[in-house]
Amino acid sequence: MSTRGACFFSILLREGLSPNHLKKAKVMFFYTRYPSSNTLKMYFPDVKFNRCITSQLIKWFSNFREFFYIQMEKFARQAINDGVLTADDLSVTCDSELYRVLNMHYNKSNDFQVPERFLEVAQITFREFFRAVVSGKDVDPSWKKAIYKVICKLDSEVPEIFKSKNCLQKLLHE
DNA sequence: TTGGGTCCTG
DNA sequence: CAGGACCCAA
Repeated sequence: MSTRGACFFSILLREGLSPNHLKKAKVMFFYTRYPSSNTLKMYFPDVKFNRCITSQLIKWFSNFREFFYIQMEKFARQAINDGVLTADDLSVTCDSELYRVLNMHYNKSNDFQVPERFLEVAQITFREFFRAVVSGKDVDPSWKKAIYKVICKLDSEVPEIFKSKNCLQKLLHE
């Protein structure tokens, strides 16, 4: 059967990604911002992959990143307006408003323990945006590309538990 | 041609 | 978040 046909039947059979898959993907974002399609296949063993599903998952992460970067830029500009002079004065901790916004987005019910590494990545990104804007690099239409290139190297390994089919329940009840 | 990615919309 | 336009590398 053609891929197109597979996508068609996938819809008829009500197969595909569920709200829980979305929740799981969001939590995974705390570890990886740029997961490869192969990684996704490894971590979603209960999903029958086809082009539609794969691209949808890829799209999810693209949307996650978009939100992430938008917040970073917003807070960076705000910090500048607030008079912050150097990126070193910026930090992202559990008490940060920036962190609160991010957690609200990827972990709304707040039932997942966010990994420490995510705070570091968030802080690095935050400072990266701050420096770029302060130095006026944002005049270049593609100024964000440079930042993306840095952040995409900061992905960490997603815990093994995520490969488990019922990982969501396990993760949230720990 | 494809598969990722980004950007902009709704 | 999903869609669609558009870009780029494989």
